[in-house]
Amino acid sequence: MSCWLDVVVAAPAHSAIAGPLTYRSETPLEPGTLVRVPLGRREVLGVVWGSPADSGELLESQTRSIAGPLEGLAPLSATWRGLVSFTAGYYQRSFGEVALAALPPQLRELSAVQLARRLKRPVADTSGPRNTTELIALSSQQTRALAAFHADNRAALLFGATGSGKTEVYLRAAAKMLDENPEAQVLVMVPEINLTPQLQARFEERFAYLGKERVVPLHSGLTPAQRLKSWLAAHSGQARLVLGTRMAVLASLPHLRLIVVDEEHDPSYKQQEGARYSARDLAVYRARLETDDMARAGLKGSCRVMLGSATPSLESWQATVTGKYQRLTMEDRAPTLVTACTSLPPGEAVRLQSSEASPAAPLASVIQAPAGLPQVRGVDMNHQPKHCVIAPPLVEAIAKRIGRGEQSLIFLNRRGYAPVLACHDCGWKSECPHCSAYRVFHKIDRTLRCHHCGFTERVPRACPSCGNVDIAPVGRGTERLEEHLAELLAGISRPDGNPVRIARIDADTTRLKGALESQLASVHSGEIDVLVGTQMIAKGHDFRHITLVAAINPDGALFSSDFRAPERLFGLLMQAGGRAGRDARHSEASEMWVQTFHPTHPLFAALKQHDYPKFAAQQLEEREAAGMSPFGFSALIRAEAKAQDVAQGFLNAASNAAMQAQLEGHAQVTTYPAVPMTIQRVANIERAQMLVESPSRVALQRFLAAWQPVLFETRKQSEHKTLVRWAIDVDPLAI
DNA sequence: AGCACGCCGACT
DNA sequence: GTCGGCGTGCTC
Repeated sequence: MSCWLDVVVAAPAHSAIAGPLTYRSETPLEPGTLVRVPLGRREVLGVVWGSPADSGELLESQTRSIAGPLEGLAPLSATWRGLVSFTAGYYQRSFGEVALAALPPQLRELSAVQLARRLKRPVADTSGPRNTTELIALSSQQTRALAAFHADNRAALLFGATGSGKTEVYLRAAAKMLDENPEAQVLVMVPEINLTPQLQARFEERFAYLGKERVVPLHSGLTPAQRLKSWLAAHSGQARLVLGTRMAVLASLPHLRLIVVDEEHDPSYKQQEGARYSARDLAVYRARLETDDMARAGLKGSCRVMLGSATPSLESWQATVTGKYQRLTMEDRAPTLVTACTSLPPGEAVRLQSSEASPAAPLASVIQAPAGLPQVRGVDMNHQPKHCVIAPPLVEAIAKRIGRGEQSLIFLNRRGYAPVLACHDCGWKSECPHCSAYRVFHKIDRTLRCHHCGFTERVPRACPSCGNVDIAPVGRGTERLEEHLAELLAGISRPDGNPVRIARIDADTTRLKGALESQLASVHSGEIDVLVGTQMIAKGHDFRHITLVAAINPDGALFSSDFRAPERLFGLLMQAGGRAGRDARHSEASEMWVQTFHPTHPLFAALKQHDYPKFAAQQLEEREAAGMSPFGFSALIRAEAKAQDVAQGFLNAASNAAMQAQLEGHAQVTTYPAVPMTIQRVANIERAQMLVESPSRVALQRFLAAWQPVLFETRKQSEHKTLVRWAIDVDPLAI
């Protein structure tokens, strides 16, 4: 006897097959089962979602039979399907798109035989005795934070300065969950792939006693085979701890009991293409969903969530103000333990071993130094020589540090040599022929490169417009800053008498695999005196010998149209400052220099006092007055077409239609006129966007859901035929 | 999204 | 005379 099944497949929300498709099956299959189904002329992977409500409606001849289930794989849980449903609904995507994007791509190509082989490998119980190694004693603030976390079931925001020991808190919280329940799983998320290796080593070491392969990575940098392996380990319950990037929030984790989101403020938690979900927000939702489903199943306990940051997102901070989340504060930087043992590199912290565990440990006397925060020095660029890039006092401060054998870190958020190449005779500028942006001059290979579409050409010998040979770079990127610094510091030598060594780290110098690691190693070893780079060096890297951090030109973010820019700048500067002086011996003398034309801006006053709460209060007041997140809710709808008026016309027509139809929630929703995007044209495609706002999240949700079919109808009208595509971004990071 | 079919320009 | 451009339409 055959039955009918609703199956979701990977089709976009606007493709008319956004909902589940009905197939026939010889055997009934549980919801959550992965199946191969014929779709048009190909066979695709799908997930059984349920049974059709009214199977009589569909003609027998219109239904095709499923090709078969993926044998041996346990169905995806109701909780996981609930998470996918919520994500799809909230972010206005199809179920199938979200579900299939959350599965490892290899699963699709896997034959039944291959899958069986992968699953058959017996799970050896390799767990050993809990190694009693020698953990560093917790500081009192870490102990307090953990106690508060375990005493209160709310989502927690661990607000801890760089170096206050947040990672140890994550480790202890994870250990408690894993030890209390032999099945429990923990998910730890980090913003970037390049932060996982160090953290993975630390987690693997700490949880080695659980057995082999109990800690697995899950991020897009893995090979397809590794990713499949990790995913299967998580799905089968074999993996106890998953360490991953935003994609990991949608992993199948049948016994999830704790989710940690490290650096929760980081913008990379928001997916920027496809389903634009926020992994941090989904983590909070998932913890609640897992807890509810456990209660429903009659299970004791809950799934907890811990967000951590030194500079939290204003959304999470506000949630701790209202009491939705609990706030766990760790204000002090953990004292760095330094041994006087000469065989160790200077400044290298060692783990303090308890005398009980390893009595033979050759420990020399332990010096415990209080680690302070760097002093912030603002440089008023209005009072510096005209057109100077680096203020003379800053140059002097860097030179002094070179003389003392200390390192400096110089930030500039613009890669390349110069952002524009221009002809002073005729006014020609290095515009990209395919985008409404300038191509950046890269001196190293003498190219003009578009950072938006990648279009690259050799630098012309003379002005392409008037033939003048005197074309010159305008402005400054990291490449030129590195060159400029080399000139300014030419006469300075290191304590060993050798000339100063300057290095640069940005997306251009780290393109090759392993390049970042080797460059970071040369910084750690002390080969480099001055490091120039973009914000990529601010994240997570622990440079202990750096005693000076300088931001060359952070003013752009102060008056940006992007309302989150000040928040990001503050976070970046705090984080960068956190890089300085983590070595206890240097912390007293470490400094953070900020060059600005607006020294009286309140952001800098808060920065000087390392006072995030003060800064957050200022920003939240502004946000509340303007009805912006977290006090108001917004979505962006973007359209792409060959012509700007087509893109804008579509958005405006769809908005008018929605308001005329009085869609659900429309009374509480404001749609603004369509405008060209900041970079209006990329790769010869014109882009426009429309802001949709509401003081009510629910009203916005209902409106967007009801709008979807209206958008689809609008697209069908002849005047909008040439539209390329459109997409909705809910809770956008920037407007 | 894929992947067809389908109708107009430069090539062995 | 064919190869191939991407416009249009469909997939349970």
